[in-house]
Amino acid sequence: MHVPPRIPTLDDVANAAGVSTATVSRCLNEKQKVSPKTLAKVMETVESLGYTPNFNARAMAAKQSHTIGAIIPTMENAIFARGLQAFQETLLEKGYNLLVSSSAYQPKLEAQQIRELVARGADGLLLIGYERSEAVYEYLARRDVPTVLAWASKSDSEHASVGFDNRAAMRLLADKVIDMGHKQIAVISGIIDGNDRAAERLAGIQDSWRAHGFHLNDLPIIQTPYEIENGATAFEQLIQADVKPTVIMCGNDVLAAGVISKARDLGFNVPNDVSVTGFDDIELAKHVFPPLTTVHVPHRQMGRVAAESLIDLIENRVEKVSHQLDVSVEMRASLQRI
Amino acid sequence: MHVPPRIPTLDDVANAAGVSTATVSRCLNEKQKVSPKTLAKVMETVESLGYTPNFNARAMAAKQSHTIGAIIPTMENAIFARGLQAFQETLLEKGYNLLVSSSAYQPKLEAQQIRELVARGADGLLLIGYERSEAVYEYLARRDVPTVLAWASKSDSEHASVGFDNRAAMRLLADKVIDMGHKQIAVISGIIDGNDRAAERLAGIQDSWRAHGFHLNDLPIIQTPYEIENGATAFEQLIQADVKPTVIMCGNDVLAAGVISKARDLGFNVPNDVSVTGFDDIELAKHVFPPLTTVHVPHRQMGRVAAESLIDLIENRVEKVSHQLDVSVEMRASLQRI
DNA sequence: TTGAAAGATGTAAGCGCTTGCAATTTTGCT
DNA sequence: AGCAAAATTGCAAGCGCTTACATCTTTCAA
Repeated sequence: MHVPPRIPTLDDVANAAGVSTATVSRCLNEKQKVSPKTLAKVMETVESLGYTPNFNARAMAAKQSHTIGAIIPTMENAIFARGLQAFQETLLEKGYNLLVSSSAYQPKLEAQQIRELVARGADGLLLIGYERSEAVYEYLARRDVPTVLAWASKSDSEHASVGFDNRAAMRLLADKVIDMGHKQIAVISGIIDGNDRAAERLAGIQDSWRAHGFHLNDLPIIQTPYEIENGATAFEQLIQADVKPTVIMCGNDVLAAGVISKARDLGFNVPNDVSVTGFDDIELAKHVFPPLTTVHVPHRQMGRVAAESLIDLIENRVEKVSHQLDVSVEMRASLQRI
Repeated sequence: MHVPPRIPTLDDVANAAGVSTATVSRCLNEKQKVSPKTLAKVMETVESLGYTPNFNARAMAAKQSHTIGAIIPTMENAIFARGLQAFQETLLEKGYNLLVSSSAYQPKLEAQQIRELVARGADGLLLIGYERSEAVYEYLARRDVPTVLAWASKSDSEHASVGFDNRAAMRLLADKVIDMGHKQIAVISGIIDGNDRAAERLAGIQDSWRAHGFHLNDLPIIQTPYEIENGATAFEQLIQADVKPTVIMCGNDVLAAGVISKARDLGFNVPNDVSVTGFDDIELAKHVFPPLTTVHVPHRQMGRVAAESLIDLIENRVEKVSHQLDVSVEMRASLQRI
């Protein structure tokens, strides 16, 4: 039969040190409220007993957990990694902990994870993008959970956000592409249903396309989940469908990497036969061949600012603000004048 | 002044439904112990009040959280992504939730996160590799926290583990490399200090090298953190140092991708001028050019088995077992007979 | 019809911690 | 030395939930 070990509690420490639990608690949380002598004695006992505080009890009594939760669509590729890392680092500096869940791009799962993290007492939440059901936002509002939305930003938003304008950014890139003489563009986009970032990026291309006097009908678009393999497959489909684009604009770098790979397999020279562009400027972007023209997103900055905003929201209950970060187009060899 | 909203509690539900808190709790956790009529009534009240259980309180009262924690060295690249995803999926199926932290390859941080997760009431832990301080293992044993170590395995281990033999796997690859006629190998390894996987992979190459009658002195080795950029830099160093390897064996695919990229920049043809190998077989491996010869690791299977083992450990308190998974060498174009 | 077994519900004691308030000790002045 | 103020400590009431045990209902065989 399994016998669980007895784990030392605050009481044990208090008894062993000959003080009250209140004092021990103060030693742990507000050292300045305790005399140096008792502090030393208590800490010693804590040490010798190997005491570690029970988080659940603490969160419950104090009504705050010093934990913040983040839900990201996927951990499978590097898109969110860097930003999240910076987010976590900033949080740790400020004495907060991060709990991460992945929703696998499923709104239902995301909603569930949100409830879970809130139920767990998260002091605040980091969510990606703004597109989610009213019910979720209502829940968040009702529970009064400080939340910041990252990787996207609507300045008109009633939500705090840290991000950039996906649409404008992609339009910037598309303008350059078209200005370089490309008249046959094909788009390989992420799945836009439930993914505002993907939708806006696509819209950015369409904006530019229209503004240059073209018809949307002449803009072939394939939607596919953000995976390298899917980029490859999509390119193949394009070719088989006898579309002859001079440039493939991809919804992100991962898709673009797949396209470049498949293009070579099929005997296309990038960029001579076909140009390729991405979005995000992940590490990989400059290491594929040819290096990828893409939109550079300041991931680390975004993570840091998101953390700072969120903590500000939690601790000072300030007004919700939106931070709009600057992105830039990185011109590299995968895009060529025609 | 900020006024926190009143969040409905079990008591509120009990009052509103005209039953005791015990009954409400049963409706939520052991439906079969409650009459259908009360069940319906209670659930209705739960719904209308928008009640959600407080996790901390529940974990505290029930002494279990149905949460398991995972600490991975990094989220920055895809190494752990796939396995972790499978791990999470399996967990969800079985009614457990996953909390992830990243230790950034820092043992101190990992130790801290372990304590945090345990303090938070995690029912079990997933850790990567086996190399960590005695103190940590003692702590885990004292607290009696079910733990499984993944991505590595020592069959002689006193710990439950799910993984593969990094050393043997890399040796397998090295044997093939040498059998293909390569006599000038250079190694670009991950940082082996504190990373048993990296250390074993390196040892695997050395085993093979020695077994083929070569001297370790003639095996140039560069250690560098697992980042694509670092692979590129390391290759450049090698060349500048006038080392003329016929093959570069890398500690993982990410480093290898960097090497391939930089090699091309410097005018080397891979594999004609120099061959390159990786390890892990991440998605990217077959999409770089030339496609990467590497060791295929069954990440998803590993994640799934790890989850199953851990739950078994938690629920049934079974004996610790080690699962050794099979890996295979994927021969692709980046490695050429000499 | 009756009584024992089974089923449904309620009571209340915690789980381990924080914190407002009260009690006690120390400090700093006159 | 004497006293108010400041510093330190203790008391005890929760935080929101689960669960052993007690109590009350229902069911059903005899």
